[in-house]
Amino acid sequence: MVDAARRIAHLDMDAFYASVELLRYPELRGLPVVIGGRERQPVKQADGSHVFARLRDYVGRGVITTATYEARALGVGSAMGMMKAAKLAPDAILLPVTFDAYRHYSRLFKEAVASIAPDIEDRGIDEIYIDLSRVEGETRELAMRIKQAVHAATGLTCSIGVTPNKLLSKICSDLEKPNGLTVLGFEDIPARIWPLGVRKINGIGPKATEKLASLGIETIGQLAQADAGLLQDYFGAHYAAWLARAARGIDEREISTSSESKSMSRETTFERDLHARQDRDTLSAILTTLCERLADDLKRKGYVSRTISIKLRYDDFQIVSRNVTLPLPVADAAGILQAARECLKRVPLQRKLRLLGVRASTLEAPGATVVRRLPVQGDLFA
DNA sequence: TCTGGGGTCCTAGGACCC
DNA sequence: TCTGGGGTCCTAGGACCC
Repeated sequence: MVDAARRIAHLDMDAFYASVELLRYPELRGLPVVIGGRERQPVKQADGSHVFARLRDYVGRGVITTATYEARALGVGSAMGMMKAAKLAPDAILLPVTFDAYRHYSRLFKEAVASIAPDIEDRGIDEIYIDLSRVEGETRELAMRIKQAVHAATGLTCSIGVTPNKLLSKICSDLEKPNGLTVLGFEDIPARIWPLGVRKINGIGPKATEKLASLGIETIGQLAQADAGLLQDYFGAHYAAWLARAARGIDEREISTSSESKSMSRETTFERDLHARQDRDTLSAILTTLCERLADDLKRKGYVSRTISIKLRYDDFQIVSRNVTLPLPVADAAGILQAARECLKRVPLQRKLRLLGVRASTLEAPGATVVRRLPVQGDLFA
């Protein structure tokens, strides 16, 4: 049912990790700062000041997780390799990721929002959707109240988009960043949405963007006008239909306020590429550690898993995975490790490896009563 | 010394069952 | 001697997101 009265907000914290770090190190305000890697924390001097690492001093395979707006102005940003970023912004301050702090501020801002509007969909550590449809108040005033509550609780700014659906709100929260507020309705789509690049649509990634460009489609408006048959030939019926609807701003998904985990995983990129034979012991130790961490995660969240997967990335960046579904679920490190080793036997190990990962899926809460018929072991009449 | 880590969803083929 | 249609589960890979 199309409900023109829906008011859906998307709230996105501004440069979240970097902004949290600036709360701790206010002397860095106004400077280019990037967050990433697993290096040590800044060293505190006797006079209370800190010695900060510079991007130029970084050695390793890390990528930037977040950059302050000053750093972004120098051309560096999320997902860029830090060695590459160092060439663009050698003097930028480099800080390691401190997840506990981000989780803390994440909880604070979500609680602040919930005190005003309780229908919230979690979209990760730094963004949420909010259903404002049943909350009293004029839209813009309400959004301003939410922004103020977030700032009062955390000292941080956020950007909000409010529209009739999630798709449009997600686009809008990005339009006036940082500290932005964009409110629009369906009637504003031609003027405000259609001039934007197709990549702004959540769900159109690098591959689809490139394919669309090859068809001469660069903007959302062009996508909205595109021939349905052409899209279907290039993207298949399902995705083509979705593209056409998205370009017209049509999205009827509801806010999803609860979610059970589907899978949990641990992976690591090695400091140098490793070979299955020459570096056998190192790899074995890494695999064991990953399984232990995964077992900890499962235990903490109260899950058991029936499907264990491994993931390998070769030195040429090709990824392969293998998985096995067990007759009975596991949650302990030894059980996970045994399954992972079974998977490992089925994978080619000629090339050097750069990453190894372990995943647990088909999760169940161990307390839940699951009626499961076990497969017959061997021939009963043998 | 380019290119992290933790997720979700979708597709497609094969096995197996009724 | 030829060959249905629907369903579920499992595996592997890929696109995409934060």
